[in-house]
Amino acid sequence: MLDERKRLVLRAVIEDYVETAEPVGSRTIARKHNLGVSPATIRNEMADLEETGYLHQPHVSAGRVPSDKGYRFYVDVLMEPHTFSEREYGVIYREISGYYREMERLIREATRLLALLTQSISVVVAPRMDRLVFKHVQLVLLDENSILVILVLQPGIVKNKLIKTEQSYSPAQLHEISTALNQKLKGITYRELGPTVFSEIIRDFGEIGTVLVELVFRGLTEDKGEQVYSSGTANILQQPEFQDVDRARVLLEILDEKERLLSLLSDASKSRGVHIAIGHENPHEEMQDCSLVTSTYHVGRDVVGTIGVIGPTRMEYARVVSLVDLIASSLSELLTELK
Amino acid sequence: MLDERKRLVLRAVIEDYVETAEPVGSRTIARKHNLGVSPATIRNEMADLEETGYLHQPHVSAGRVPSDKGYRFYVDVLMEPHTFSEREYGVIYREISGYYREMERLIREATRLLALLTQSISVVVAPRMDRLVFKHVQLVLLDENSILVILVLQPGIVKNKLIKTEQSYSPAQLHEISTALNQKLKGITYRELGPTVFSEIIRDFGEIGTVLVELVFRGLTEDKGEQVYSSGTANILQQPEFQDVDRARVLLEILDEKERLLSLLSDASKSRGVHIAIGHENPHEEMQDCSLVTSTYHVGRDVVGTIGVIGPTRMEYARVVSLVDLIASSLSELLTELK
DNA sequence: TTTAGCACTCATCTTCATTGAGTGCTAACA
DNA sequence: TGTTAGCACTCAATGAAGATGAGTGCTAAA
Repeated sequence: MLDERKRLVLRAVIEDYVETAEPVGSRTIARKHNLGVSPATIRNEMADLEETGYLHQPHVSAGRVPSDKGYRFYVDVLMEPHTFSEREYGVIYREISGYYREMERLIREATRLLALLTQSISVVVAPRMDRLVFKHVQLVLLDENSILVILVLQPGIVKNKLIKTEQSYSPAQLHEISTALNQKLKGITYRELGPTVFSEIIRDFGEIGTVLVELVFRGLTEDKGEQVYSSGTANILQQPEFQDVDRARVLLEILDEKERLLSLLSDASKSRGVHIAIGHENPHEEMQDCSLVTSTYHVGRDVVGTIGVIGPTRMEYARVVSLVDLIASSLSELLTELK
Repeated sequence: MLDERKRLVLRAVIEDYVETAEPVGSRTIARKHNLGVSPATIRNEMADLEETGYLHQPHVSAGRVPSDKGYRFYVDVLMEPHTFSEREYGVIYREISGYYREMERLIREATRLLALLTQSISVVVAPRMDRLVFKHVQLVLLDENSILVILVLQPGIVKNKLIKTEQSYSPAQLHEISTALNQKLKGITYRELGPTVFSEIIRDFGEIGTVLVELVFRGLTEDKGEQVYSSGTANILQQPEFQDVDRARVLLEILDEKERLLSLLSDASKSRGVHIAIGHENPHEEMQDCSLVTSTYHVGRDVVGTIGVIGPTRMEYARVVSLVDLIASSLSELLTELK
């Protein structure tokens, strides 16, 4: 592995490069971080670091730039987590919790804040319906043949769908169906809705059962209601790596397309906690000079969504990781309280 | 006013410039649009058009570029509306109507399509709650002290809000309150909810009445639930006028901020039908090299929202105007059907 | 009134030299 | 053996100078 001095040099290069966005030379390092050795020694170390793939040189007479491998080593080993003071923590928490009543705004506010604090693009996947527990189901008769189905899910999320039926129902009938449905569904999650439950509903409630299963339950399990939001797209245009409009464009195009954005985040949502994908570790070709820092968020103990930051590989990892972590856990806390 | 030939020249300059984004010279016009006169004559005409402010010359040895005044004359007088074939119309209508069941998706789909077809940014203001007619109000008891308020508004829009009360209510009580509320509200709009209705509700329903008014009705009339969406932000980065990243950034920053975007669209939503703001006609300084083409959309006869396109002043006005018009009216039609 | 001709302007492109940050290598030193 | 000073070398970036050409305005003739 890398010896102590190599680590110091690597770290110095990364931190300098993150700050300036310019290839960093041996002299600069000798001057700024006094390692007690001369530029020449640092040059030797840098040559070694380049040979082992941690650094890379844009051209022979330029300074060094960290490679993806270099960043990876940095986030895994070198980086010291940024810590927030009680006060900062409080500010962030309060900022989000102002919206605690409505889940969607809560989530939007969390992304907005994350984008603001990191000066990068922030993305979030809203809670996956199929992970949530039913709390209440209710059918409301609007007129002759239209019925409003209301589903209340565990963290206070309300979904509704208007359905049309051939047959008409009386309020009393609907009430009865509502009660029966409630008994059947209360406390289980979408994911647990298997074919058995579906056929029971169809059997027990006739036409309305069929419509319910088709439109409401199947529909919602299929698209899972996965909403993706992003915020702060303008921020990355400040970064020097996106002065080239074309590069910025391909990134924004991904953000405009929900599916691609979702597939981008799907990897990260598998593991718990903060997940970092640096440059080429990223499956999407267009994203290979970007890094992605994400974290899952929870309702109680269940992972329900993902929130994260997209920025250039040259990123203040320590800060961003801590912010993502902090905001994800604030969000989890608030959503769990909504419960 | 402008004589026939000047109009032809102006039109030629605009259409050429829209296509190429390069200042257009007298020769080019003589070659492409055969007006039957020599470049020298066209030069004279162009000199006149410049003097009267319709054209403008970036520097003395460049061709001419249309001024805002020039574009204004073009959209008001010269432009021939683009017409769509039955087939094109059908495609567009079907494309949107695939989502007719859910208002929000309907609106999002309309913007997505508009952005795609114009290769510009498309924005939409979702229906203003205060313009919509109440259809149904229902209170559902979730547990001890939490009550779900469901409001169904005319074009099938459902709003809900969770409220907490000190006092606890029985299902029967809630049913009674629901019925009474329904009678009071059915058929009127948010806007018509005056202080009288508020105090009646507070008087009649005690604690729950107060909470209802505060949280639900006042809350909703205040923020009006005005949602703004945008789509196709990546598109403008293709336009040559936005190769300068800074210019693109200020525009994207506006789009990231809901309030600014709303204020941008507020002018347009006053008049019915298609509204065009060219360059400096636009109040926002950052938008003064952009044009905005918007149209209102309706539920029945009531204007409920605005949809439009943001692009560089150099814009295919004829096409964009027709598309905005077409999509706004398709949207109106579909929303009215949802009713 | 229109047009051909011509001198003039000026952004853009190309070329070429200059600059300077940064390197690798070598030899001397601790 | 590891460290450092010195030096030649590389190469992107900057800028000046010249060439190019698209386009104009003006004048005089048709």
